[in-house]
Amino acid sequence: MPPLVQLPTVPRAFYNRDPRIVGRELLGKVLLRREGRALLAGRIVECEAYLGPEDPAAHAASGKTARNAVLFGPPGYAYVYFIYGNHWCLNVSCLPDGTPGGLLFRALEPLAGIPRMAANRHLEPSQLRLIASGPGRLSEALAITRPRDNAKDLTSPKSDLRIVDDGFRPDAIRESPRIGIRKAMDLPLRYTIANSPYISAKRP
DNA sequence: TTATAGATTGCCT
DNA sequence: GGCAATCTATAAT
Repeated sequence: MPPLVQLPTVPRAFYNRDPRIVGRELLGKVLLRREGRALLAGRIVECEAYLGPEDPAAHAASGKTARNAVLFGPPGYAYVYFIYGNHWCLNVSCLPDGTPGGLLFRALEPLAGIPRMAANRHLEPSQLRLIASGPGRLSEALAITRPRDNAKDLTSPKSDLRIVDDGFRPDAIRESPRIGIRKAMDLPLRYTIANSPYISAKRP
């Protein structure tokens, strides 16, 4: 297996599709972060699709604003927002320019840079499943913020935040209702790798 | 201009 | 299981 940094970056065309397709196929891919000379990485084990006007739970549902503009732009870009006065959440835009949609990254299986990620989370490196099992935790582990990362191109091999494919394919994928929303709670748009111990704790 | 809900987390009982 | 923390976007006055 070549080093993580030499793996192929997932191309823009991958994201130029319905988030419900992209979400399923994103499971197992590797999110890479360069922090100075350090390399941080984790395998995507949980994500959620957010659609357009037909999805009342989506930020894009109420129209384009300065905050959510990335969701309306071309596919493959980072949409980062702040929630509950405490946490940053990372999404990737999907569908062509002008059509809103995206995926929320909810949990990673830590792969590389574990001591650094644990330090970012004020944890011991042994507390593996607390490092990135939740959207706020994931962002804190990778030091993701809106000022630093919003609108960043996740498909550029030179980007300090990107997604690569190491060939791993999950044995089984689970679809379930999305977490933490008050609207459209019945839609099964949450995707997890079945039996992964690294998904966020609420509900299997 | 003020109010409130929110794609969460961690600490309390 | 309950709830405070703490900021922002948007809705309501």
